[in-house]
Amino acid sequence: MLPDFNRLKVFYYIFVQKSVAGAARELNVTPSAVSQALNKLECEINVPLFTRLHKKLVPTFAGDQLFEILKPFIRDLEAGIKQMRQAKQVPSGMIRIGSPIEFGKSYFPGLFASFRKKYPKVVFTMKLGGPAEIFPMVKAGELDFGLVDIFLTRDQVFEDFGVYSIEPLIDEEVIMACSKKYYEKEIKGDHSFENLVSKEFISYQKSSLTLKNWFKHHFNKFSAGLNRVLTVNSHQAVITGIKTQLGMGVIASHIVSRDIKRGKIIPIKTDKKNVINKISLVQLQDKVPSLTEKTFINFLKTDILLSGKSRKFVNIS
Amino acid sequence: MLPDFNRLKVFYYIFVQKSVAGAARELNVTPSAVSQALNKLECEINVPLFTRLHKKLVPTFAGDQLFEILKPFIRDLEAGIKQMRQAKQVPSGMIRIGSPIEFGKSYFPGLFASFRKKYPKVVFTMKLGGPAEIFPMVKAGELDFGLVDIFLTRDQVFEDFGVYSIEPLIDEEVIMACSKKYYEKEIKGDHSFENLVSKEFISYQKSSLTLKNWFKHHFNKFSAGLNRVLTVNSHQAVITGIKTQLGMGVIASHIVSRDIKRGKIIPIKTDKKNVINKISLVQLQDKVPSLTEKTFINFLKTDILLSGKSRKFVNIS
DNA sequence: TCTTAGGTTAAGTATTGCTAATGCTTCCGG
DNA sequence: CCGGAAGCATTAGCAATACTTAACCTAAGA
Repeated sequence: MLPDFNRLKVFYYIFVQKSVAGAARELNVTPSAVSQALNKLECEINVPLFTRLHKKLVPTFAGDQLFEILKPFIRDLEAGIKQMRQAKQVPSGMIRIGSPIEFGKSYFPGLFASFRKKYPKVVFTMKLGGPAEIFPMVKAGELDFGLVDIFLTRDQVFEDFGVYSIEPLIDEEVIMACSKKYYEKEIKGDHSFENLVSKEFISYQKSSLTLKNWFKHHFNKFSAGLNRVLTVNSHQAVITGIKTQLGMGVIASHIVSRDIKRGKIIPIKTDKKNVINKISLVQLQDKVPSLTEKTFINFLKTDILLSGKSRKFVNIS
Repeated sequence: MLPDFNRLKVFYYIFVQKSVAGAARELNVTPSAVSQALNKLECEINVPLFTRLHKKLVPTFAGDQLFEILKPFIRDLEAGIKQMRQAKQVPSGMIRIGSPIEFGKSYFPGLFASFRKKYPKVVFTMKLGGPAEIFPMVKAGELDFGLVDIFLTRDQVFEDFGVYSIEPLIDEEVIMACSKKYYEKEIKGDHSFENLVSKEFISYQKSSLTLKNWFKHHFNKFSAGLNRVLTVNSHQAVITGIKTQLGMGVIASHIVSRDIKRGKIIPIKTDKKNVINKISLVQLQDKVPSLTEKTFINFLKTDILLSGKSRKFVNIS
């Protein structure tokens, strides 16, 4: 069906030069090699592509048509290969990142901007979503890497972790919390499993995965039927729900540290230490990062390291 | 610079299948051949195109980019080759014709229409112009063939005739003529060279080539400084100029046969027979016509043969 | 635990690309 | 008019590469 592609290349140069000798010079071979390749191509597709004049070849209509197909291809190919090669010398081209929604919204644009001040040839594509979306996209090569919230995902993707390289970047303490009013009305100092599971909760998912993970961590068990009064995939909304006595929710402690200090929000503590949630960088394990990717990852890590001193992160979803 | 094109084909199939085995099946080779070709390609351009997972290959961003370049090319190539092959079975595709202006205008559209009733897959491009335009285009392969008026061109392209195949299709008698009034006032029965060259003429070209050819034919000489009172590249205009006593002009006799019979237009005769002009079919001699071209040429010749019985041709320019 | 399927690598054979030599032809310059 | 140059084509044979075979490794599924 499809002819020998290298013979198409020979045809292209003959067409451009209208001459076997010219094409031979371009290709750094003898005219004989060019002549034979063209003959083989014409034989292969069984269509004459040139009329032979003395010292010159005149394209047939079929030759014209074939050239019209090849011209844009070779132009684009040359540009594409050149760009790939450039990207090995200077960070350039595109980086495709997956990120939690609110982290992506509030943190990455600023990071992209400062990175691009150093490396203006790099552009970004970002996919905002939960780990259930980010992981498969990284695996399929649609994203170069992702940031995921591991605490949220523990039971969902455990079987596939072997294919990824997961590197924690950010640790944060995760707590169950409610408002002071709710605590005095509903909890009353009773932090037992039985008391807690009978109350109302605000959940990030229908599966209440985060809540389940909190109970598993603190009590080594969980209840299948938590009373989930609100499901919303936003930490801000969960905090608002807590403050308005809607129920309890799982939250990163530094986000509400001021409210905790003021006594407005009460963390629910057990004899176990709090969960340390890890925001991790996820990549395909066997993938060799390009220069551009490596440069960006180092930039990201440095930025997080510096920013981590002041714990300035906004909400992480 | 440009990589081995056949390895690009291998890459394309791997990408489509996301699998070495799948690509091997498509290409009818072993997986080993595919694996090695891909490795050589990556080595050649020094850019990884896939991340190797177990039983699967995940494209890198560079791989994605390369595929975007190849996809339209291979799609177009398959369609193009298919069309070329079809044209060998059924007349189809494009025919590019050169023609004298008024002949082209009045004759060919009708011919194209009836040809396309038989062969609806054929389309036409026509270039209207004089032989000076048509010949080089045929030579350069920009036209598949041309119709040219040989009498008009004799001295211009003689040296190049060897490269063409020239086949007379239409003979027509060419005369010098003027109106009856102009004849009685200016010619008065004196058909000598000296008398004629002193008069006014209507010419098709600045070079007055046609007039020169007429004199050469009838007198074996011509005058360098004919009094050319109008230059126009239209037979109709020449006839009108003749009728309005502007001067003499060279014209095909059958076009004005009724006016000659009525005595309104007088042919200038010498002891030599009149010029027989040939409208000829011109092709590159070494070109092998495609099926489509052959079919059309036969159709054209048949049409001319049948039409020639009634001498129904309109003006020829 | 065993089997299957898929990817990879090395070695060797089969095939093709390429070169060198030769021939033909046209064009140009002396 | 003749000789040389330039360009295309063909043949034969060598060099290089494509491809196959065999073997290996590994993850996934039964």
